[in-house]
Amino acid sequence: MSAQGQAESKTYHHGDLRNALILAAVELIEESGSVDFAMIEAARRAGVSSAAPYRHFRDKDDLLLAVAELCFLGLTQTSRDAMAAEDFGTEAAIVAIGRNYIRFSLQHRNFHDLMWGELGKRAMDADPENLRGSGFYVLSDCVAALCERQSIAPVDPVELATELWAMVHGLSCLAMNDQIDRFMPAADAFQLLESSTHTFFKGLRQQYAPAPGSD
Amino acid sequence: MSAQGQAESKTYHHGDLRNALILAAVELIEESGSVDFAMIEAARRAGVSSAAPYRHFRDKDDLLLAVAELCFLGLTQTSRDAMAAEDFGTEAAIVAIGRNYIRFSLQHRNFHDLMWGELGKRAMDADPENLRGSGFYVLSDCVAALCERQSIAPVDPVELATELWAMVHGLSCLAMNDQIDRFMPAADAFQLLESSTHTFFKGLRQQYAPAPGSD
DNA sequence: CGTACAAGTTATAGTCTTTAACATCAATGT
DNA sequence: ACATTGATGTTAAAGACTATAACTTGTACG
Repeated sequence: MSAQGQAESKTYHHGDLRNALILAAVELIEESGSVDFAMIEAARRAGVSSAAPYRHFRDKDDLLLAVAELCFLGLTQTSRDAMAAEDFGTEAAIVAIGRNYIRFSLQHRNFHDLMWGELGKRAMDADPENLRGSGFYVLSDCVAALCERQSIAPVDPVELATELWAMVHGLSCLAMNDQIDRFMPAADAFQLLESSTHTFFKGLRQQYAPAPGSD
Repeated sequence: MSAQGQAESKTYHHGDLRNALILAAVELIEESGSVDFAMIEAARRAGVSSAAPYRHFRDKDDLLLAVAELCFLGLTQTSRDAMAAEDFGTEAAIVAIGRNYIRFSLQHRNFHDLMWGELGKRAMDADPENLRGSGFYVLSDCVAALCERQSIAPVDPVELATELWAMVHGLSCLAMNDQIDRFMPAADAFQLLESSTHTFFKGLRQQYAPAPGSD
């Protein structure tokens, strides 16, 4: 219905089949909760024959790749927005980015494997723009600014960003799988994010902020 | 060959088909790098007809569930061993558990989705023994002991364990996907693990260890 | 206009999953 | 001993999906 294109015009040529198929795939993944939908079903939803998709995508993986790219685009957008709402280079901004990352994961949990599995890797290799979709650059810029401000000196901001990314990514994974509920029914990923980040930066300042009189 | 059972005995009944199928599935997942192998291929490797597996497993998911349980068992084992090699309740022991978790992930990366996806969740729901396979209990016991020793008081050890788990799990995921190489070609997950854990505990002590004279 | 190319179609080969109906064999009780 | 039975195999087949081949339609452009 929505994936069929604007009007139900029964022209021989669809007009925008490529996008219609991508949208159908997104719908199917959302509905089935997995990436294991049938190509032929996407074609049905777009109102074309089972062979038509192969004019636009080499195979099913190729279609999934396009979906993955859409996901990365979405995460990039929301990451930017989330950070824009906070003061750049503050701990609050970093937490906001993380919160957004987790929210995105939870909201689109069925797409997680697509983004962070083999296909996502391929998407990143194919187009550096997708790398941006990891949200890593946004984060590392922000971390660098924070290190500057707080004079956290001899440590590599990129390393810190990677460690923070891992933290947030881990929380996302566990939250998505309801693992946090399993062991800590009282908490949620967002609290843990805030707490972890806090602890982490406290440790950093302790370690690397210039002791009064040193240097 | 190895999955076919001891001798190539051509008896009508296989004798240990259930296990042979599980082993064949493991092999296929290792070879293909994905969980998308064909049930019929596992049957072929076990030397039986395509219908035989259905005497032992309701469907393919059911077979995968059995594989997931095997994975959890494996992780439980190595976790225990890893911790046993260190002093219980030390930061070193916690790092060792994390290192083992990451090593396990990298060594069995094709099984990751199985353990931490929908099927793994089902396995954990079905049998609490599989919960142990997350390595969480081992970790949280160790964290509790460390908190005691270092007088890190008003914080819930289970919360800390969850945060550490997320950290380690995140590092595993990123390492598995070669994401760390992408942004930090110089580092590896193990270094980051050590560094993160260190920073984290430094922050904890700063926050919660009793200031001299307080209380 | 007419030609060529992009983007549809139908038909089909090949693979997989799963069920149904039948076959074999080991164990068990009498 | 030997018939019965249940577990565990087998073959056959229905139904779904992927992907290709060969054909068709329509539009854009010289």
